[in-house]
Amino acid sequence: MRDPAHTRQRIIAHALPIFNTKGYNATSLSDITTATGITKGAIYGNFKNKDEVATASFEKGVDIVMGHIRKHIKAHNNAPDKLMAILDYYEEYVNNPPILGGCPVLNASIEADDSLPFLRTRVIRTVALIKDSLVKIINRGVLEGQIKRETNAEEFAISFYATIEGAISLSRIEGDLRSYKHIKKFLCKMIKEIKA
Amino acid sequence: MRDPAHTRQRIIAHALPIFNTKGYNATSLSDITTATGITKGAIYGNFKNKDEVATASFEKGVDIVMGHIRKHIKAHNNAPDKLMAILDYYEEYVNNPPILGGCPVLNASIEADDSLPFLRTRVIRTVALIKDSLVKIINRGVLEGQIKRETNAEEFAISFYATIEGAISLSRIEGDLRSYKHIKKFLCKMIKEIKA
DNA sequence: GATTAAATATACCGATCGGTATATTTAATC
DNA sequence: GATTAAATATACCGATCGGTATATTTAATC
Repeated sequence: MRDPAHTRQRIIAHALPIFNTKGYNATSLSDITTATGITKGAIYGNFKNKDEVATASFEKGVDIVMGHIRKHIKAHNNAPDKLMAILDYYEEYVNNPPILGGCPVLNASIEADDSLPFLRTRVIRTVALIKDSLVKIINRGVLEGQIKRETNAEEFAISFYATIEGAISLSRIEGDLRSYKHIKKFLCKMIKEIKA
Repeated sequence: MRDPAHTRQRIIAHALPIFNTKGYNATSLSDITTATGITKGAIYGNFKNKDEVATASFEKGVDIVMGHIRKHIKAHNNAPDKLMAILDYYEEYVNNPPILGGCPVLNASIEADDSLPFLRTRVIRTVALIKDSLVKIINRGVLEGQIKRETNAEEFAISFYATIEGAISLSRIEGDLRSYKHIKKFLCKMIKEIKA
């Protein structure tokens, strides 16, 4: 029954969707013990405190989402298609989220901007990573002649990402893909406009 | 000392920035009693429960923000300038927020999408109001010859709003206006593109 | 200025919080 | 299969949670 090598991962796997759904402050240790069947003793044997469970869960969430996105990006060989693939991924995300509760980056961003300093740094780092990977896609697209030379890569990358996050938030609160689909159409046009 | 006619408003005024900063779940009644100097007896004399304090605070936050935006919109007589005024307002918002903790609509949206059903309905209603007012600005702009006839008002309105919310979230977590300014430039271009 | 009804302060409720000390159980080692 | 060290279960800690019952205070009324 016991499986010390995987206890930590099991705790994280079960805690992640709870944190991502209820928020870090509102998730209690008993939420986690109930969901996992693992006792507090085991949790505190594997983590220093609740904050460490939260950060580990956040990083796990980021790994999952970034892994998926990377796979979608790599499935295409030119910048416009890569960007389109991201739009497709997040549409699927709203409908059938790989992690319950929406985008962990956006959720943590909202909750950690004023409180939760231990999460804030990690969220900032993650956002920077995402932005960088978008910038690289665009810059490579320019080099390979798929994207207009005059495109401001950073401006487009940040705007693209911010718009998607806003779209997810809207569609999730409305419980409806309508808004996402509208915004997807909008961003498709934007991609077409920077096409070489 | 006592001022029964205004107790309710005083509680709301003090609770709003706390709810908006820490989140609804993470804000305790003692946070509110400490901030207001008003005791639990007075709070429960004026509100049924904590949820009611939260909803009243949310509505107050919405009133404040919507009031400001309305004023900025009315200061201009054509659609493109009205949209630009909204961009200016939110830039000021990130720097010097009228309500501590960021945009109450976005914050409540993220926290209420899975839990807090009592807030969810109100957030949805508020988002619909904002969208409608943007659509009206654009449609009137079309009628008055300021905006291109072929513009999809709903698509533009939703995308515009989602992008701003994403921009606020990014700038707040980064503690920096850089991202907002990039995205503002991006949206400025979008406005120019639908100009007649 | 006494009366009164409303507003507010106080004291308390059971439940739950994050965390810890320790007892117990388990899997690995020989 | 006994030993042992690590992992986990259990029982408990003080603090705080949202909420309520009641005592007290206040401002309005006459």
